[in-house]
Amino acid sequence: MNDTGKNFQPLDPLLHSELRLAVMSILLGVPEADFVFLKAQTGATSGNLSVQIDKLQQAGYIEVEKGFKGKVPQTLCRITDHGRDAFSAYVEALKSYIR
Amino acid sequence: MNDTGKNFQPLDPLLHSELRLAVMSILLGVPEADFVFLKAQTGATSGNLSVQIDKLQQAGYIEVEKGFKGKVPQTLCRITDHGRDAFSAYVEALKSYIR
DNA sequence: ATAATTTGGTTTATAAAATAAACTTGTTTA
DNA sequence: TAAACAAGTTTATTTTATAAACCAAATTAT
Repeated sequence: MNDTGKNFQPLDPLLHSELRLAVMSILLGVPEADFVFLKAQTGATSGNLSVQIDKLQQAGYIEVEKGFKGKVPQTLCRITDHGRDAFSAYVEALKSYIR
Repeated sequence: MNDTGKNFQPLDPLLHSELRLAVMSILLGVPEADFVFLKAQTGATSGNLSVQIDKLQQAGYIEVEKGFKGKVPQTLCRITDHGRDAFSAYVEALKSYIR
């Protein structure tokens, strides 16, 4: 292979976002996490977090379960296999930029 | 240190951009590169590349020298020390998300 | 009891980015 | 000398990110 052409792999725009990446990063390390926890860990506003969780869910990167903990609403999030795959593909792609 | 608070370092928005990151990545490895070369390596459109080069220059991450190669215009780009620093800070910050 | 506050969010509005399309200026080629 | 090409820039359009405003239910204070 010679020196011409694109040397950079495209970066999944769904993951190339500070907040969504943080959420995915957290979810990779735990079996599940709720909205309140994700908000505290990321420091995000509720509105922003709500929107970004939606996007991750619609992409099938996470699954979201809305229920109640006692009487208060609770939004539980879990990463999916698809999400896990996408995350590691993203990390691989990043490496083409970073070195 | 306990488990609460933000575990994620902010990502410099100037570098957290696919094309700008690619440009910086290229410039890190060479003494200088011109517009045509950057365009070929990144696969970007001229318009997009022009805009993103401007932003990197305005941030002081690269320096831009407009001249001529023979009769045709040539835009040369070089990374600055400030740019180098910003890039490695960005990579460090990324690591807080990636694992 | 009921008014005020807090909790856990969602929806909507706004600001900023990314990107492409259209344009410009000059040069080379037919 | 007209058409095509090169190297960009400018402008317009579409997406994104983000915050501000809102809402419903629960809790706390009066």
